[in-house]
Amino acid sequence: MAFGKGCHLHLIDGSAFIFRAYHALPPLTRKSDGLPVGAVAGFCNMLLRYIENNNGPDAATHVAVIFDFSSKSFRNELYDQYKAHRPPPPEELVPQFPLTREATRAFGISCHEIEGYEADDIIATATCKAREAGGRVTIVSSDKDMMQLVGGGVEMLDPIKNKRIDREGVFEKFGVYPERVVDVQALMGDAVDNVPGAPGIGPKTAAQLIQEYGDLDALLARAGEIKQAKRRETLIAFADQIRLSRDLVTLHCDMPLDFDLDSLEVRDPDATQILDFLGRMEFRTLSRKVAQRLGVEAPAVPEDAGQLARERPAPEETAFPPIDRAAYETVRTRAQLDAWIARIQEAGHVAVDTETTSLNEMVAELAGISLATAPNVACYIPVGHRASATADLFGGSDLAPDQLPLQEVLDALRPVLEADDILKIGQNIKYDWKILARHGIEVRPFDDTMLLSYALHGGLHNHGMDELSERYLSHIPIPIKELIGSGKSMVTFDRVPIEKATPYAAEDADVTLRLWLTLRPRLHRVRVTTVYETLERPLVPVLAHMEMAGIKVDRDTLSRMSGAFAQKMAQLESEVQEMAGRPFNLGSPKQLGELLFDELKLPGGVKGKTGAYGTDVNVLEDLATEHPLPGRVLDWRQVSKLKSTYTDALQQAINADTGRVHTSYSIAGANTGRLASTDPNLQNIPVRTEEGRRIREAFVAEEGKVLVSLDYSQIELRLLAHMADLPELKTAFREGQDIHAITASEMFGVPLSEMTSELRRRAKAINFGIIYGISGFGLARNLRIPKDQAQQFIDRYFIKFPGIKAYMDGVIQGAKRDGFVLTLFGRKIHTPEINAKGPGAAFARRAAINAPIQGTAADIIRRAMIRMEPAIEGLPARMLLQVHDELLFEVERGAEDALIERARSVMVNAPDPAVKLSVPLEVEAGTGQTWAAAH
DNA sequence: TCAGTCACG
DNA sequence: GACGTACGTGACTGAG
Repeated sequence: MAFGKGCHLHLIDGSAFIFRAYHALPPLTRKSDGLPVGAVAGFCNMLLRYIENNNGPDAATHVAVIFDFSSKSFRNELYDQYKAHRPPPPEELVPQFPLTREATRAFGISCHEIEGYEADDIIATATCKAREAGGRVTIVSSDKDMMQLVGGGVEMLDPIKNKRIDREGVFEKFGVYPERVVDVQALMGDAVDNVPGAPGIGPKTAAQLIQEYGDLDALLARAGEIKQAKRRETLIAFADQIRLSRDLVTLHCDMPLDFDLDSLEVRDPDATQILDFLGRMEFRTLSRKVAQRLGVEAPAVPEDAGQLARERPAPEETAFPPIDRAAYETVRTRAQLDAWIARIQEAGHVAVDTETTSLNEMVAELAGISLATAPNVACYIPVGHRASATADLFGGSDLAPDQLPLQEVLDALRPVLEADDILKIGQNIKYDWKILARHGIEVRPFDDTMLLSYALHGGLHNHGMDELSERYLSHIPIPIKELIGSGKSMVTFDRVPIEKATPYAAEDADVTLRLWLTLRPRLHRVRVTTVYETLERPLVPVLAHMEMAGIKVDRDTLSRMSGAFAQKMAQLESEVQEMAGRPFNLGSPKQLGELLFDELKLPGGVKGKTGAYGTDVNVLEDLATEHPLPGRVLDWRQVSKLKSTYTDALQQAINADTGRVHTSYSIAGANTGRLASTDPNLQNIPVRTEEGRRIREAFVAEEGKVLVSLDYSQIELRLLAHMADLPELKTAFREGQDIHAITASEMFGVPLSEMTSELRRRAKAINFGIIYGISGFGLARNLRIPKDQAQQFIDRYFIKFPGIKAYMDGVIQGAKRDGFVLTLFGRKIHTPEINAKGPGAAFARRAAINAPIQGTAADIIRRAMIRMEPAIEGLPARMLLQVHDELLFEVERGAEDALIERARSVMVNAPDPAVKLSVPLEVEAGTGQTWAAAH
């Protein structure tokens, strides 16, 4: 059919589809050869959805998908900086470009691209032709550059919101009608495409100016009449740049097209063709979907390469049989055990999971061990299950019958668990490593599925087994609650009947093995192998050693402090209640808020989203000028915190056997690569207040030993200076100057000799603020100064240190483009919320700015820790704790200087040879009998 | 189990 | 131009 009146042409912006598909979906690869196909899968889904929705009054009679030929176009000849900041497409995406063309054709839709032109120009030209021929046009795209084409039968369709945009829609967006859109765009510029525009003029001002003056030429001609001085000068000074910007954003309607509209007529999809393509891509789910829609039988696609449910971004390389718990074996005889050992030696790898009586590895007793060598090939070896479900009158009970003796099992498994040529696979293997280490077995070599996931998907989701199983295997393992219960009635695993324990425990090993089969092949494709191999895996034994070493904590010191705190609390409590005129619970923010703001009618009560008054330290400090009560409450809170969280809880945490406190570090807990310390958290022992710091006096060295603390000085600021390229700060660090004073001097133009502590304090707050993704509001609150003044400081900082702005923009741009940011060592930190709408995006932006800095610092100390053990070998010293930028050691008295020398060298040189920093790292050292003295 | 608070880097 | 605001953690408490 010839295109003309009554026809309706749909032009789909194919490149936008591809990028959206790429970013919206998790990485996906073709099972048979590892070809990345995630974007292709997403693209096909979008095409399918488009076809399904293509009916009703706006249905197409003609349709084409238009692609960009390459990133270079004639616009680069107009302006060599056009799209200059745009990085090359991600490597995984490149091979998918031709596949999306193939997909389009398979779906029976024409596709076109022309060298030297952007898709936008082809769409513009086709649109003009269609309009001239008297037909309608729908441009399927959310690109605002295309809005200039709307009108006269041309509309846009935003495929994300499924919303049509007409002339009024354009006016809503730009404040002008389509014919003036280029004028507005010329003024506002476009950071993404690097269209310069007019500096300092944004969308609102641009629209207002064009509305007022009619069009851009009139505006530029009459620029001298503008009242605002700055605006007037900008428009005069940058007139040429603005005209150039208009040329850049104006789409061309006169391109030579190598196709005519008639050829774009909608065709019925050819099932064979589509299914053939989807089959080659190994998209099983999509094939099924298409077959169903077209009413043909679904072809047999061997592997599911594209489970596309967003909630369950699925097992693309997993053609695993469903979990079959009935297939699991309970190993009760020596013959069975030997058969498993043979099977493991045959396979060369085995997933291992230990079941114990406690989450605390230092006290946990082994109940059993499960193994898996292949999907559904798994067993459970009970070794410590009890005969009765509950303890008998004497507090114990006998072992259940038909279990191999613990020691026999361990002796039989030891050669396997320590064999160089058998890979042991665990989920959070540090746990099992420690359990087995307590029985004299050193597990190696090993892989850890939790750490694989952390290296691959840090920031996207958590890395616990249940979550990984659901996400990557579409399988929900048996919840532990079903076996041991919860709360008061919870029992230990050794009380679980073996018949119930086997399916649970063997399933854990099975799932772990399947996760390994799924995740391990992705490492190198996503280029995080080095991260996993140098920053994650080697840390496991290092942390295990530290955790098992523990740190000596003096119970008497804590106990005495607890008593003193209790007295003080009681005194403060009666004081406060006297002031209040009635008793109330000081620990209840709700009661306190009501007292302060409803009863005492103090000013400034602000209710949060739950309807409760805020009563945090900032609020109470402000109120302290009005009334004596809030200050006393703050005192009470401080003491209460110290007592409950530290002096009391720490005593509970002292291990009865070792007399020491053994924390547990989570390697994959923090998004940035930092460790987290739990049970108890030894990374937040007080230090900032005099009173709190005394808690550290309870952390002591053994008799004849001392504690040594080494900490990186200003590591994050140093990294900022390096990464954002701030010459003044780099020099200051090289010369060992006072960094905050230098900052203040640069910012406020005050010579160092005249520096005041107030200016320095402000500069310091700004320096930290920068690392956190500063905002005027945040700085204002921190410094307790007006917001506009805080904003002025920030502006001045940006002007004085232009590298900062460039760094931040670069990070944000990268995060938006890739969905992740990188540390200097290649750790990926995903930022899934970065393109979100609403306040979530602001959060994500600040997190994205902070992540490379905090993450690089975390990587550096990880490298130092991994190298520390060999470096201090031979010294009577061991590493006990890590507190983000500090390492705490225990060393025999007399050897502390040797330790400091070696440890400092390791820490200072930790980035070598992977990264060469342009600032030196410095490490401060201290020694003492207690942590308070050493720090 | 959640929200509020506060300890650390 | 509005909206909520420093980044990253874990533990304890009250309250539902």
